[in-house]
Amino acid sequence: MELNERKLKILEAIISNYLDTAEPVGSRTISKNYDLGISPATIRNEMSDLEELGFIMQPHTSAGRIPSDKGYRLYVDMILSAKYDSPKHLSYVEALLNKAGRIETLLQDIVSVLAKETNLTAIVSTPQYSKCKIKNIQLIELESQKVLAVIVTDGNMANNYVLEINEDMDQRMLNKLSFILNNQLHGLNVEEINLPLIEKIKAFAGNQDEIIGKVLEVVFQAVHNNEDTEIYTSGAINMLRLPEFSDLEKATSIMETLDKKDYIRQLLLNDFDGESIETDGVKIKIGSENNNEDMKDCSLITTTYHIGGKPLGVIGLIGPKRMDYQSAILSLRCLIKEIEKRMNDS
Amino acid sequence: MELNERKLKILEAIISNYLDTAEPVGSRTISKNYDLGISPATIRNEMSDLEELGFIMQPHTSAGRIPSDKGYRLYVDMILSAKYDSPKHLSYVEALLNKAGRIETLLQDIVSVLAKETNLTAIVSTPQYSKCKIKNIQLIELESQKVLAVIVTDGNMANNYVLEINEDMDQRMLNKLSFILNNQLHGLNVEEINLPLIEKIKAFAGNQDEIIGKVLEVVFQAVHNNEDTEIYTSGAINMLRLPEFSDLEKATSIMETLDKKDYIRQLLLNDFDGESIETDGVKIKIGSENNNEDMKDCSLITTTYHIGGKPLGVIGLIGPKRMDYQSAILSLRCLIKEIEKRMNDS
DNA sequence: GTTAGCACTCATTTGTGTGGAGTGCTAACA
DNA sequence: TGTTAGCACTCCACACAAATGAGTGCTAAC
Repeated sequence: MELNERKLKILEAIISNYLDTAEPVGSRTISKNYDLGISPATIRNEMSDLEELGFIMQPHTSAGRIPSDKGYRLYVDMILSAKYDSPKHLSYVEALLNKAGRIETLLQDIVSVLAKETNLTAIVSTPQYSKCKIKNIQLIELESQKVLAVIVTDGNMANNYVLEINEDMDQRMLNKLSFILNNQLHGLNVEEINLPLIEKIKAFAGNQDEIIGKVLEVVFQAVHNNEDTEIYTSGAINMLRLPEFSDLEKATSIMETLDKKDYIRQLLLNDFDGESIETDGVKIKIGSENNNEDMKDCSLITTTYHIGGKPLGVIGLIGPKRMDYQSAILSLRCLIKEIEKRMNDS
Repeated sequence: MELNERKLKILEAIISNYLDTAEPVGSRTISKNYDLGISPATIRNEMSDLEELGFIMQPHTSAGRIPSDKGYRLYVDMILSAKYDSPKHLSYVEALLNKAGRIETLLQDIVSVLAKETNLTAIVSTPQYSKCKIKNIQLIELESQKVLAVIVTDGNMANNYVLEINEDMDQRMLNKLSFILNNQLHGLNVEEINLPLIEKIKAFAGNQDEIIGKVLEVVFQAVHNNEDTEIYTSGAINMLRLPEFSDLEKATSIMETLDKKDYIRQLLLNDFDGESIETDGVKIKIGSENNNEDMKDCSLITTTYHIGGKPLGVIGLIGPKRMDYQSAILSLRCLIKEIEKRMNDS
């Protein structure tokens, strides 16, 4: 048995209706609301076939049908392969992007706006530190035996570290050290810093090598720490208002999952292999495709953003499987365009 | 009718039992579980009096009694005026505090640990920027016409700002400007920066006054922005597991409230007048005392932390009215001691 | 002043019946 | 051979009634 055009139309009708109502869809509903020119009985026969093919299922006998993950997958693939429609212009995002500021703040703002617009949960990972280019390092005097190291990378991401050293240093001396550090490190990828390089730089610094060592150590730690990317989340609350989580048990469970930064990080960066050329970079994982019990009623839409041509971070949306994929994908696609336009000319 | 000792004991029994079970407490329960040596009938008479006095109430006829806000107030005041018991040592906090780092990260970590320990929602406001002393200002070259200003204040709080200027400057020049800025601003309160001062500094800077003006402008904006303090929250999810929020409607509502940073900020800083000498600085607002519908089933415990003798921020716990005040207060008191010990010798 | 006894109240639980939405099957029809 | 009307059947959802039980207030006796 194959999936002919009529079956496909019925499947689309079922999914479309289910996205709206969150209720199982019956044959009569389709016959009435979708102009397919066939009777409920015929539709029932087709539905029976669609169920056998695995695209829809019945919560219980004598209920309507709901899409299965396989059904959603077909539907989503059709959307993904379709042409863009009316790329909407996100004026508020542009406003955000034009505000000079730190990339962390920017990403937090973006995620917050995205969550509000889509009524979904928006998540983003900050650029992977280890893959960023070093732009500038400055040491700043704090107090006796304490120094602040500010490391600026691509996209004007600034990381601050407090270093404890065994010597007092004034700002003039620190400026000198900063100069040496910059000479040696400017333009390098963070992960390119290695032991020979460190020795070489220490030699330059002469007897001030302790603080130089500390700085490099901090950079090292950040790189080898698998949390070299932060996760920002917004709009988890939106899940609470959905009928799929009207059971408190489920609601609590999904909120807990969304609260686990480590889990979300892993989810986002999971198969972030750095070369996702797929349909405009938008990836979708539906329900059980996420390989996680708590996410089995949710879908994840992700896309990567690039700086200087390199994919550095991921922006995504988490929503119920029953979410409006069309508009979510569109939002994400347009957003990413605006972001990349901005980041790559800055 | 006055509140004699026996009535007080019964009230305590009711509250204590209610804290445990979240169920209305009946006369028989008290008679059985608390060794007061009187029969349920007698207890019923006393309860009737306690209700008349406003300390307890009945959800409906033929139900047991639950404490009223007035009852909780009495109970909490007794705890507050009691002596410390066994000030527990918070080894994990000490570990956090010994880790050199930015104060923002530190506060985020503390709030997260506090929430985990108490199973409540922990909140903290960062030091009020306007009341902080400036320690160091450094300008860092980013790219053509863009400069990063790092402003370090008390407690090693570092704020980064991206400035756009109309001129290219190299790091050497920026170091010079930083030197001038530091000479003029070091040791001042952020809010002490005023127009005459700005003019004076501009004169020093000569033809480089644009960037100097920008920096001062940014500081100004931060001060006059009433959001010159950030709010960090952790553990809101803990509320979802409580029986008082087993109704999804209520659960959603409290989660939404806790998600509103502006509201929480206002709640925290509400009567933060800078001179709370009350019982070790711990303030408690019970239910309707918070003057907010969404908080009527919650209590808020707050305490301020000081840097250099000045109260700069607030740490607090939000939980159900039925929370374990004793242990929450203790946690907060011990925490604040550790924090102040650390911040004031740094 | 305290307590046992008792009638009364009311939320909660349990059981039962009904309505309705939807299906699958069969037989008739184009 | 594909489509459709008709019909029996299933099962959830909801409403309603009855039973349960925790707890009270009152009264009368101690």
